[in-house]
Amino acid sequence: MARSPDMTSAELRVMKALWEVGSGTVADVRGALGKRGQELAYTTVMTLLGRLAAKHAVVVDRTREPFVYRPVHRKESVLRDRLHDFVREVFDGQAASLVLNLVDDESLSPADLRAIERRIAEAERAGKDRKK
Amino acid sequence: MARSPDMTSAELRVMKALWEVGSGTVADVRGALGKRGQELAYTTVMTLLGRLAAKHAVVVDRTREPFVYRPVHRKESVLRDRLHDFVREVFDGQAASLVLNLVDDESLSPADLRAIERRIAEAERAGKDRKK
DNA sequence: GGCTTTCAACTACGACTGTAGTAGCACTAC
DNA sequence: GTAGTGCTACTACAGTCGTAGTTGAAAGCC
Repeated sequence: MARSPDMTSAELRVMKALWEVGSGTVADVRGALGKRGQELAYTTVMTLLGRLAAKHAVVVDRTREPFVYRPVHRKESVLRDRLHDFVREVFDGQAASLVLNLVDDESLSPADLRAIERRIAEAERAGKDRKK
Repeated sequence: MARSPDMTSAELRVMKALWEVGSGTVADVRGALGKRGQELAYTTVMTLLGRLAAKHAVVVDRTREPFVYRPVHRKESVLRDRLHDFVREVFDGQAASLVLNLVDDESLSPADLRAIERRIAEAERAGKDRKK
């Protein structure tokens, strides 16, 4: 599971649009960006997809014109990698401290809190199983 | 509670060093950076502190030479602001999804998990109180 | 078959980043 | 009082980013 390449925020926005359409042309991606309220010139989207291709975050099918772009990594992997970088750089690797921040902050709804509790319970069960 | 200004990662590293010493001169900050294994030329630290001063992230006491730099915001506020930006930009505001990621990932030790559970319980209690 | 539209490739460009060097002043120790 | 030292101010510079224009080819319209 190769680490996904670093991306700037503009690049990440384009990736999100691409994930949304699964795979598509510049125009498709541009449309998806528009729906998210992130309008960009056609050529700008092309530039960004080009840069993403250069760093192997997307692959281009050139047999078909207009070219079709496809993400190389699943969204979940990329977000996870971004998250780990962030935890390391900003919270010095203290993931727990980050989570406590969010809990204190009311960034999480009561439903969110319950979902997290459930997931923690599962994780703890899994941990015990592994030890056995 | 004014939002803390945006900072690049190099600037944030300098801020962390400054928080560590409380307040201090370029040499102090440079020393703290060294202890964290982040050696930089004296002038580089100065440049970064200058940029931070320009965006009002630190204040400079020029009555005393060498100048003494002091953070304007508490570390907690700055990290919180960084965190919120990150949640918005990367996780589209879905803080819960970020937390679930971390739980699944074993980024959190069993002790971390328990601490989080406790904090969630408190938050839920506080939520009820507010409603009443 | 010339005009229009669609695309990809290439170029542009100012802002910002990370990193640091140089100039020049004030103080210190001979 | 001259030579180093510590420090700030100014300058530099290549790399990256965000955003987009221009060029040129192909493809379709009428």
